[in-house]
Amino acid sequence: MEVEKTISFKEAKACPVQFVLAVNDTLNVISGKWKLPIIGSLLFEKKRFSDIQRNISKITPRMLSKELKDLEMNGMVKRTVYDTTPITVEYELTESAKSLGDVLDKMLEWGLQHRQSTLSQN
Amino acid sequence: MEVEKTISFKEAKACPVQFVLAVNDTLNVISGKWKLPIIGSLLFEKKRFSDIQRNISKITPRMLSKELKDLEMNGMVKRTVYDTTPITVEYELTESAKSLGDVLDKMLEWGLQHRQSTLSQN
DNA sequence: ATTATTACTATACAAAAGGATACTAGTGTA
DNA sequence: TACACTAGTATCCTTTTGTATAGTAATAAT
Repeated sequence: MEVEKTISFKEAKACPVQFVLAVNDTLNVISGKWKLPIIGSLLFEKKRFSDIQRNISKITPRMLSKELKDLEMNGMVKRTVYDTTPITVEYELTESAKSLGDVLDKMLEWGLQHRQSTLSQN
Repeated sequence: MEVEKTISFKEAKACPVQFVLAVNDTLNVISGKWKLPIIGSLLFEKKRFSDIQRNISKITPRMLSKELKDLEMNGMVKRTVYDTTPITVEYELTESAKSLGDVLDKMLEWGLQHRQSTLSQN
C-alpha cells in the first residue's frame, strides 16, 4: 500500500524535481497531436463523435477514439451514451478541463511574446 | 514573398484555429522528454554541458546535445564557448525563456488542482 | 434485400522520438 | 608514451506515436 502525499504549490515550486513532475502532469494531459484541437472543439459546447470528426477534418476515427479515451481517463472529458437509434454519444469537457482555459491563455500569451522577441533578434 | 501577420492575443483567442496554433507554439518549445528538466536545471544559474549532464542523471550526451540545440534554435538558451583547455561551453536561459517561468507556475498550479479534483472523484 | 446511420475497432504500416554504446579532436598531465 | 579531460558525434536499435484503409454491430428506412 502506497502512501500518497498531497503536495502544495509552495512545496512543489521549491523543489526542482517536484516542480518538473507536476508541470509534466499538466503537459501529459494535453500532449499528443490531437488533444488540443479536441479540447478546443469542445470548449464552447458538448459534441458528438462525428461532430468532432467533422470539426477536425484530418483526424482519423482511430485517433479521435484513442485521444478521447485518454482525455476521459485523465478526467478531462465526460462521455455520455444516449440510447437512441442509432446511438448517440456526447462528449463534454469537465470543470477541471474548462479551468485549463486560463493556463492555455497564458501559454498563448507567452507564445506570441516569444515569437516577437525571437523575430526581433534578426 | 510571404506576408507575415503579427497576431494579437485578442485575435488569437477569438479564433479557435489561431488559438490552437499559438498554444502549440509554446507547447513545441517545451515538448520532448528532457526539455523541462534542462530548463529547470538552468533556471537559477548558467551551467556547462557536463554540469547539466550530472544534474539530470539519466540523460545521454546524445539527447542532451540534441535538446540543447533545439532549445538554442528556439531562442530558449544561449550557448557561449570559452577558449580554455579543454574548452568550456556555457548554457544559459534567455530572457524569454526565463519569462516562461510564470507559465510553468500556472501549469504547476493547474496540475496540482486537477490531481486533487480527479482523486476526489473516486 | 439493400442501403444508410452512428460510433467506433482491427490490422498493418510509416515516421518520429528516444536509448545504448562506442568513438572523436584537441590539449594537458603523469 | 599512455591516459584523462571536455564537449560533443556516429551508428544502430527499440519504443512510441501517428496514418491508411477496411471492417463491425445494431437498427431503421426504402
